[in-house]
Amino acid sequence: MAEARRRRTQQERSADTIDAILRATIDLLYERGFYRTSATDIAERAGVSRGALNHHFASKEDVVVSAIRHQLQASTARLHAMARTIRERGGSTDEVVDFIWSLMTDRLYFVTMEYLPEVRHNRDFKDKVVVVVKEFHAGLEAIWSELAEQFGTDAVRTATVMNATMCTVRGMIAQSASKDDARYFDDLLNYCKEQVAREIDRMKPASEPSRRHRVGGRP
Amino acid sequence: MAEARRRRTQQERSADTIDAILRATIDLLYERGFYRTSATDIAERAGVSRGALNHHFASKEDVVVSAIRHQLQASTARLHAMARTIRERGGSTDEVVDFIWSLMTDRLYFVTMEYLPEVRHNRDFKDKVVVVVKEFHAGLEAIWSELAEQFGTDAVRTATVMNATMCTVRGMIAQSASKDDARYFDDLLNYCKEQVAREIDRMKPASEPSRRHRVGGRP
DNA sequence: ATGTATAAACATACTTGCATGTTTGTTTAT
DNA sequence: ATAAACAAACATGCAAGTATGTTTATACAT
Repeated sequence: MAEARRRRTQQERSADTIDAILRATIDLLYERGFYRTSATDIAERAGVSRGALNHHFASKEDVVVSAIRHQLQASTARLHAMARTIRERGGSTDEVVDFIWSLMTDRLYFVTMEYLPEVRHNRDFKDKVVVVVKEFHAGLEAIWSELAEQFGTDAVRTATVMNATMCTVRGMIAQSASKDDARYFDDLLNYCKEQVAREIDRMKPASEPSRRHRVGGRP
Repeated sequence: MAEARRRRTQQERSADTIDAILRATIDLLYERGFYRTSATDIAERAGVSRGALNHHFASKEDVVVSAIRHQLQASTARLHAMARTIRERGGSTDEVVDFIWSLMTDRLYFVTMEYLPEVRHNRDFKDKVVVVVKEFHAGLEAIWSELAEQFGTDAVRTATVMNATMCTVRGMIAQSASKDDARYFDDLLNYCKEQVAREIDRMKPASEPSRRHRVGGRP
């Protein structure tokens, strides 16, 4: 039983509508993909009219760019929270890799795969997307740097290790679109964890004991 | 001055037409992407009529699947040739990684990225693509096995290392769509080479000298 | 060998359907 | 009252598949 909608300010109405549109856009990018989603689909899913959508966004392109920014900012926030948790309560490199995996498989990279072709072939779209992606990458760098400080490892090398891990996870998720083999991907994720743990260990003074399974944190 | 076309058999005519269509399809998947390429575009690029295309293929979907099979089979052949060269003349793990990179960046993975969304959202298409992708993966397994034999390393572990490398390269190429930074990707590719070299070395008897920079081959 | 029937190979034109952006009209807040 | 927010209907364009017509090769009979 939906109660009669209370009076909202224009700002609130706009914000609610835009939020619904951005959520619907991410949902549909994930479920149907960029090219199989029409502006009409987005409006329907968001529960607004085609006119409302075109009132707030000039084109489908702009809706999607805003939705991507929305999702990437949320992901950056989750990454910062992860780094903060490790700083305050400690954590293993395995946990970092698991976190990256869960973040990327939680729609983030599936959505990315959907708009990558448009990035490759639509210059205007690319120019807009690159702006928000750069913000995301800057966030990543900051987080790798924070982790390096926490692990007591070289920042540059740590960033390389983490960026490589990100790329491997990207490749795995992409491959999972056409390959259904949980064991295969389990093996690869474990391999990722081994590599990260080994690299992080190697960077520490030889005298220190291995800290793979719990690093840092306040005692 | 094109001389008057000589009389060809029906088989020759068909084969030539189909070949032109498949080449044009790969070209356009690379240049414009799956969703931005129409059947009309393919026919034009191939220099045949829309009718000819629809005579040989029931749908755009089928054209693309055939083109993918075409490209993956060519890639498998190149991989076998690489493995054969290493068997006969030797080669380093660095060279293997470089070969994988050149193979994947030589349109193979760019084309893959273009049709992945269709794989995710079109069941019929996925079922057809999975068949040809499985053939490719079987080829890969055979080649990793051949490399393991050549390097004298454990076959299962070597496959894991190589599959992880493939995934990392996939992720790098995908990221290159929105990130233009040669140094960044150079670093990551070098990191890949380090990991592969270290893993291969670790698998060998401790007494043997490092063979990273030239392994196997007939003396 | 030559002409003819037949089918494969190819070409052109058409039909249907949907996506996008726009325009015009209505409701809601200030 | 005025403008923002929203809704509905419209116009244009193109893609996919189809249907129908034309050319080219081949099998067969004479």
